Amino acid sequence: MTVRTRFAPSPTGYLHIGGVRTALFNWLLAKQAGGQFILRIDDTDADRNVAEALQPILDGFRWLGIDWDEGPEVGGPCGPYFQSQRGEFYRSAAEELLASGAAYWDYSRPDEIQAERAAAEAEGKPYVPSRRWMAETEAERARFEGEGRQAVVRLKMPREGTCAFDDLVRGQMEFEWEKEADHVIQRADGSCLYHLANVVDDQAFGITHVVRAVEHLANTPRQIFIAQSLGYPLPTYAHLPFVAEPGSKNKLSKRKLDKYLKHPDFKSLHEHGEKVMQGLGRQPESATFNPVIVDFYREVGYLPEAILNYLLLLGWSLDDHTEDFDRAAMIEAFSLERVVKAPASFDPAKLMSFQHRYEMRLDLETRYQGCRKFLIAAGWMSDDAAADIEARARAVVEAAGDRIRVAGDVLEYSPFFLLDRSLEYEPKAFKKRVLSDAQATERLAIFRDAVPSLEDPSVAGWEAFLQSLLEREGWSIGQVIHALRVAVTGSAVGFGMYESLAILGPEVVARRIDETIAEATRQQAATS
RNA sequence: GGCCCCAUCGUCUAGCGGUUAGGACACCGGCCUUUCACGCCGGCGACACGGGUUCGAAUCCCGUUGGGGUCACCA
Repeated sequence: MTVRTRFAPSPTGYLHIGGVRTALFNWLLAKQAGGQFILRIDDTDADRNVAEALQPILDGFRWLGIDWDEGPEVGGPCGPYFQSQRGEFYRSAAEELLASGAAYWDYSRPDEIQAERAAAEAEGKPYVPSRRWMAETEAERARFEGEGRQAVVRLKMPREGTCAFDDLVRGQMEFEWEKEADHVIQRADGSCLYHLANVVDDQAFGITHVVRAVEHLANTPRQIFIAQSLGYPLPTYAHLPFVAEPGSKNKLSKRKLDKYLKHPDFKSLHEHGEKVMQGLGRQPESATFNPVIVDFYREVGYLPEAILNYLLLLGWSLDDHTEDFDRAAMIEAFSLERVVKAPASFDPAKLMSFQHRYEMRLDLETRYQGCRKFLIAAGWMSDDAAADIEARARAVVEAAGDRIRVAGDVLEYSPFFLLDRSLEYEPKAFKKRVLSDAQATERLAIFRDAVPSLEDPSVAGWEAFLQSLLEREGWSIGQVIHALRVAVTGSAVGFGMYESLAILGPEVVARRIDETIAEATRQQAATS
């Protein structure tokens, strides 16, 4: 039998990182079995559907490389893949359920059901519907309707025995039927609800493995009841633990950003992203610029492979040492049997570590192309930039090396791109390396005066130039290099000094030293 | 509250009766070094608790505690 799995997002506008993991596991399962992964859109609740809310989800999956064999935009033999377009199937299933006695017309009003429920809860007893407003004959229906009541369709759940099924992650599960309430499957307006739609579609799409988050575990008995009443074969179930908040076991929610920002690692991941946005000169989209949502990572320049690898290991492991999985390795190695039962909390620091590792594995040209997009988006270079501009940008990426953990980090190096703009000095660095060192400006001036004599503007040339200057003046390298770095980049930290000088070129170097000396003079005058 | 689930370092995990309880991330030291970063070396650090079963429990059973999920005319 061909393995067919599915992921069924609601069009909420955002792709949740936990949802991605669920989708990934489904995708992996289908791929490794040579089966199909299907995307179905669960939009049975018309009230909750936001216009344009599907695109970000589809874009997110595409970006991650989680492709679907059937679903929106690609179609397939079982379409339509939108539940909102499949109402007729659900209604006929509801009719069948009604006809066989597995469901009934219920004329209760919401407040009446609520009262029953509240009474049961007050007594500490499980809620068992009284079925007082159940109508099973036309006469009964007419009587209730005469009272001006409207009907929903409810499942007539068994009141004895148990529902047992095997869960590939959790093992043998057993629920007592009598603890199950009579769930509504069709609204008063005739539209159908999730549980019915879900079961009907899984059957219609030939889904063999239902792999979903554990919050659906409690829903399974009623879905099994529907499937069995309709004479469907049961799929294999597997309920995945949810992804928890950093440092806690609560389900990760996209609505609790403020809370998560109190977690140091989460905070620094978020701030890192904000810094990239700042470099782009863009105000982050407040609704989606959230590490819980996939868009965040795409905007900051993360690599999909890194995110997938991290997510794979969040609640799953192959053994005690294998950490690196590319797509092929994941597909090969994945198994539901090794999914951990306990929820796993999202660890921002570890995600970053994977990202960094994957970024470092890229060859220079690939890394450069990733960074280039950000340089263009920031307006620091144009798509058709001159060869020397491209060369300089490439040199920055190469010199920055492992300091660029995420493509967007290239925007940290504005002093190498915005050559005409005057530097903003880091106050502390300027003070420590320029102001508080009595001879710093003196040495800078000597260095600057020597610049016109530079013969070779290459990295090696600058090194030779500085070395001979050190020899001539009797300085140690530490006596000049720190102030020099601040003078030409504005910062006390950065990549190699000679690379920095070579990228900037003698003219910019000389000008910036002049400006630094002037700034130091100005500040000294202001304080004395 | 009813029902259900879960429980190994701070975090992700390995472990499926006998291990000095292993690895990764983070953290802390040191080395390297023109700064930062990388890298390398080292360190800190866990079986929630109580009963059983057993010659022997992180591993099996029961209970306690703790944490979580779910109880819609949402999905």
